[in-house]
Amino acid sequence: MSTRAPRPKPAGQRATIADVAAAAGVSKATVSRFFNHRERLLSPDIAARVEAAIAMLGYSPSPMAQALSRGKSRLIGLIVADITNPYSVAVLRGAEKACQDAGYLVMLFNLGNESGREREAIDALAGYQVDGFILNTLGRGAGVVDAVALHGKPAVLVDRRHAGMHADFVSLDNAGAMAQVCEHLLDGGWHELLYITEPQKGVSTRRERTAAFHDCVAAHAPQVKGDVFESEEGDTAGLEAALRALHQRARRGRRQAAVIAGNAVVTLRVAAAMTQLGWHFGRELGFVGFDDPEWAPLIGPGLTTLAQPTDEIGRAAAGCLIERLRGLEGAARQRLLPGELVVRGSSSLHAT
Amino acid sequence: MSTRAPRPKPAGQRATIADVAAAAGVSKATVSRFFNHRERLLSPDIAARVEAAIAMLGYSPSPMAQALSRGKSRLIGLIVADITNPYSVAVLRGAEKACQDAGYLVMLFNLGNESGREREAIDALAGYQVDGFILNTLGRGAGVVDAVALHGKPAVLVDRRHAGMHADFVSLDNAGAMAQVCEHLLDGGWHELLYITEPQKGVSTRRERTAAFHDCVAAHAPQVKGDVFESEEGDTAGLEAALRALHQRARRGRRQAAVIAGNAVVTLRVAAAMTQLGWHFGRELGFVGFDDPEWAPLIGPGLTTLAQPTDEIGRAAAGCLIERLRGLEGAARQRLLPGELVVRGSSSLHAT
DNA sequence: TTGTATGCGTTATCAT
DNA sequence: ATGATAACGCATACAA
Repeated sequence: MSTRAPRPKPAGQRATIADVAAAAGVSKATVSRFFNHRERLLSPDIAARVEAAIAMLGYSPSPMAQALSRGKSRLIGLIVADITNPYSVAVLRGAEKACQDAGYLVMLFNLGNESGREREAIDALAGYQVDGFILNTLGRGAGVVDAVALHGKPAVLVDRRHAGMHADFVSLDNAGAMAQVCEHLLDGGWHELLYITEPQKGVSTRRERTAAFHDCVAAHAPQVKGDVFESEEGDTAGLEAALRALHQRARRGRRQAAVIAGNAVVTLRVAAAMTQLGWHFGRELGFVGFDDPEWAPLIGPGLTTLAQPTDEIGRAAAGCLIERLRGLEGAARQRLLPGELVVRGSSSLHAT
Repeated sequence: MSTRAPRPKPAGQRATIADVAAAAGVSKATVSRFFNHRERLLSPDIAARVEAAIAMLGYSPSPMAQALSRGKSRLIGLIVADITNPYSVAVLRGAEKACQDAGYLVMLFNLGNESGREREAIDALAGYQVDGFILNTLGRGAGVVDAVALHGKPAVLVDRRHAGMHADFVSLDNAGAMAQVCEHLLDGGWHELLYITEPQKGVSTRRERTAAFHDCVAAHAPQVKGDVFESEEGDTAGLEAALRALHQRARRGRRQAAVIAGNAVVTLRVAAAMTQLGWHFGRELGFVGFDDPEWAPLIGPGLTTLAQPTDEIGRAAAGCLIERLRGLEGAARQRLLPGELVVRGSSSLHAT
């Protein structure tokens, strides 16, 4: 019998700090110090004994108990509007990696597009003492996610601003990106433009892109004409009508017409409508879409897209938050990352 | 001054059970009982006082402290091989929903395709006292995820078996699905088949589909011929060669050739190769692919696919686990869910 | 029916 | 340098 076992552990249980202390013949405090203040105040010989006991029992501290005791959990709450959205997933990936590299674990809460659950998500995560939040939420109901609701914890917003919320913000440079897209189309000789977006509903990204589109068109008037169409979920008829109208206008003005899709979801709808109409990208209509899904090269002559640096956005978001967790104070910051235009067949004129 | 405050809370802090007790003028135990054993042992008047105090302070119990005290966390650990994989995400979605409905929260750990991190993931999650695991891992290194590593907690496997592991298993009925696919192709007059899969490497799902493919072909020999090709990540040349060879064989045997893709990743590769070769689905080659991505209708004449009931798979997995958490004992179970064939243009012969 | 005391696994504040 | 001991927020056996 080495050291008397306090209680014969039911085998399957995790070893606790008390077990280690008993096995090493020291106090719990000493074991705790081994992890937290090793060099400063621990004699080599006793450190060795503790280390041996730890190895023998396969002990590792319980993050839960640590969180309770310290008031910090090394947990980051990540709330995502819709896990089905590839954009969100791509961002999530970058963010999670950055968090893990910094020693944080991510707790994910998926809203499943039910905006009413924002509050529930925040409360649930706060219950687990997350140290901070990364928010990629719907962003409609304004103050729902207000600072108070965050329980005094820092947060970073991704892709969607919330009015009057003091928090860092990371996103694509929407204005710059839209400018790139427009210039590219204009250079290619497409002078009758239609920007198709999901219903704006106050979503910041959608509003910014729409505004930038108007700016670009205005800057090149009157040779260039531009219009905006809001595409609703099930309304295929409306979308097809808009496409037909665009084509008509272009013919009358002896212009080439092109569509800009506000995100991958819209791109999908437009592609479906084109199939329905029997039209081809680069022939009846030019096309550029925001987001660069893996299937973009495979639709017709290939879809020209504006790729977002999703991984970087995620990393930047995590980075901002972690800096705050390390004590950085100061006004809310803004990180706007540039997009990259990926040119494929849909934006160059194909003989008909 | 209603009731004397024990300590003037720094405002931003969460209310604790002690605060509620003080405000209601009762003991902490009574407050605890209000949540856990309300009806059984609590007088109405005092319950009312507690309830009022709770409402006033906006109190809710700390799940962390509860977990520490109870030894159960109402947390479920979900380990996913690659969050980038849409199949995994779709399953995750169903599982998360089912868990939340049952009052469990999901902690997500993404392996990012690094199989070496399985152990790390399990340990990290176990540290947070997760009550059980849902595993959708790589499944290569056999025993890495053995029962011991699970810290004695129940687990359910999704889509990938682990040899010799006592755990419930949920997946597509691979044999049945492959049979459906083959029958459909055969009925359509495609008699020279090629099954293209990612390198099998001992992954159970891939092996099962391949075996089922061989069975189907054998059952219809000699009128039908079938071959298998393993497509490596970057090897586009090899894939194109395989496609050409298939086409050749079919011509010689005066048959129509069709490809079956083992999953969406392979489908993407095949579609890219077809574009490269200047071939068209339903003309030079018939096609059916496992998994039904949203872009399947938009490639050429539309891709015929075998859609997996991903949402159900996720729900079933969560359901199995939760039953175990409620105490269900007994041998490991197996839930094989049927796929659904979605017929589109790629599997019907288009005049050339 | 309600209150008291103890434990859950840590960290931190004291002593020593 | 090390060891008691009191939090942390909650549940529960035991007393009353």
